[in-house]
Amino acid sequence: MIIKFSGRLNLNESLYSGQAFRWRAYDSWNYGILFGQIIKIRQRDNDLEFYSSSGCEEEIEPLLKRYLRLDDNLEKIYEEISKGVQIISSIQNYSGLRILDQEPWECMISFICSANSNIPRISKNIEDIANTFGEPLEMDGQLRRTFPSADVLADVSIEELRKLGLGFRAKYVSAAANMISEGAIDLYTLKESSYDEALESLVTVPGIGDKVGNCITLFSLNKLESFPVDVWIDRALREWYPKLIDKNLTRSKMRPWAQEFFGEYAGYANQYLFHGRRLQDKNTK
DNA sequence: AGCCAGGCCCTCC
DNA sequence: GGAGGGCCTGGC
Repeated sequence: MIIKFSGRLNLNESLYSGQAFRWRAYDSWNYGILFGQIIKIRQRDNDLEFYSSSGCEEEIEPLLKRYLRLDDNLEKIYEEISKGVQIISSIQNYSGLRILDQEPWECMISFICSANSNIPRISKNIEDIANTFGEPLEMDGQLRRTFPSADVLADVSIEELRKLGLGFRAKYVSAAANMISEGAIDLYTLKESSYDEALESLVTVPGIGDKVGNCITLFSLNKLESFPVDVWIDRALREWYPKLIDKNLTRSKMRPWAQEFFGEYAGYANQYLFHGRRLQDKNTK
């Protein structure tokens, strides 16, 4: 099935920029698990072609457009966040990179697993959790599994999770699963809540601090003003805005500063700062 | 070999 | 309130 859309999209950068961890490129397609099924998708200029393992493409189309945030007006967003030569350059380099609107539960576990880790390892952790506790799916001879629900993971011991290589994150994943399963937090309610309310609620989960919490609100709770500050964002802001940022500004104060500076689409600014700064390192190495 | 990776938590000041 | 150390594990 073909999806027509207007505006810029760089599907590849959007799927593989470290927002989501279950996409795999194979044979000119990108295979991922969304809405409880395997989806394969590819881009050709201004249309997208996709198929699902369930065969219900008509039902999937609006969900997929939402996942890719195709209704975000990138031209307007770029205009708002173009503050500084480096971010403008990064916007040109990664033009069409969109924030994804993911399933909150899987997103939450993915970023709990991201602490002191790296993208290949996070991907492996998430895939291993699915392969061990998820339901089987098949498409084009590829075998994948759904990401298990909170109820399922709540019944898994910390020791079992540790065996998957989660390390010290295992206890956090377990605690999060229990909190969601017991209804201490309702992620779908948070989707309708304000950014402040959602973040305040998320950081009550052990293993979720300000950075991880902001990843979850940005990538799955529709809060584009989110601004996760990690080491790369820290470097980018200090190096690229030295006149504006006090040397002694701590990370916790850096977030509100950036949200004020970049405005309601600070989350988009964050993505372009992040990738711009990482690219700079790669090029000088 | 040792250090770091898209942090968080706890302790101590 | 904020700096510093510890934490699982894999990769370079």
